[in-house]
Amino acid sequence: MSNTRDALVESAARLLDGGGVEAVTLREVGRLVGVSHNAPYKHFAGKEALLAAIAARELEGLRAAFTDSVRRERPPGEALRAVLHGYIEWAQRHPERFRLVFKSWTIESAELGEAAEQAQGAFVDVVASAQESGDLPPGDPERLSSLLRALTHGAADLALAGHISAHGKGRADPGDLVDDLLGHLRGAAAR
Amino acid sequence: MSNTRDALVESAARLLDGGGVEAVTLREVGRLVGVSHNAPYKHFAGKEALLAAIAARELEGLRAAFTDSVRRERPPGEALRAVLHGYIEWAQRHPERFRLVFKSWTIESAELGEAAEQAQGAFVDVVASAQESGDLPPGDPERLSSLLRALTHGAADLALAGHISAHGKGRADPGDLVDDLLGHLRGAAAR
DNA sequence: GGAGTAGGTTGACGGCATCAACCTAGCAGC
DNA sequence: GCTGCTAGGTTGATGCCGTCAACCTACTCC
Repeated sequence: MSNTRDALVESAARLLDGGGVEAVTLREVGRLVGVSHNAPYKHFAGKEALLAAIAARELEGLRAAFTDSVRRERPPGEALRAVLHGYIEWAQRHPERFRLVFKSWTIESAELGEAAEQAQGAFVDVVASAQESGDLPPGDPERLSSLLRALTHGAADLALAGHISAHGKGRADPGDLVDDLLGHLRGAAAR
Repeated sequence: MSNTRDALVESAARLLDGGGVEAVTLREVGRLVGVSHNAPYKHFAGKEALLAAIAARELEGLRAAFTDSVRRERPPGEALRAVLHGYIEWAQRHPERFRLVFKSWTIESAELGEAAEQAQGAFVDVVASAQESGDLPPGDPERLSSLLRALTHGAADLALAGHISAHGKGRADPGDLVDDLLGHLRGAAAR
């Protein structure tokens, strides 16, 4: 069993949290795991492949959270709201992982693409449930999912970049924006 | 006049477009301008300061576009839509500049902060106009601006990352999502 | 006319990703 | 039981990068 591989990913993720992508150096990752500076190449094609493995792990975590929320029996509208707020919380707790997941990749990682698709699908299920319960307006669930994902993602990203909540007055938390949109959509659903 | 500084920024921006942040190397930037590998340090504290200058320039361009749209006399609702679609077009034409502007900076650039604030303010004016004309619901214009910015930004970012429009079916352009939100908001304004 | 400075130079230094060559234990097939 | 392959590891280049230090030079200001 290649337990070293998992250890490398884990160490790299910790380094990422600590100091951003440029702090993740293959040499330091190897050092933390207790192997040589070239050992990572036995498990990953290069630095970016290691980063992709971290990103895939994060996406799998998101998918699990989405799936769980649908399984639970609370009102679907509430579950959707919890999922979106959870997404924002994740972005704020692990900004570097968040940024990593949505970076532009120059390599093609099957593992990463698969993970993204799974997470996306799980989220569509959450949205579809909320539509059935009347918390969201009808229409193509994928399209509506994209709208909700885009807003939540954008709010989280702008908040991280400091391009939101500048002045204390019209100050809007990413979570507030999510609730604003949900409110508008609920209004449209009730009409 | 320090024309070299502008030339450095210009060359760096071109390198950025060509190959991402890691392709922007101070040595290569100097080479393109025809100066030594250390000349950039006479104009910028380091690599990140040079990148910040590019970002500030882009933000200034956005601000100008926003301001122009308010000055023009077409219907404010239409002007708002044009501004948002223009933002998406910018992101897709210059993905690396877009990413750069919203990256997490480890330095504090007064120039960059100022540019961000100006652009933000100009956008709020666009939104306020649309509110007055009844194209958007009433309420704190800054809060509504944040909502619109977050959605547009998120849609552009997800599209760049390839996390949107995966399947051909529920496929949604970033622009479509913007129009979806505007439609919902117009509906709320008319109510 | 002399000092100071803005802007430029060359030449280190250490760190990084990556490549190449080599080593070694375990397992597979015979 | 031997042989050969391979997964996973090692050390040692190589070339590029950001940054620092020291030096140079023309122009400006008093």
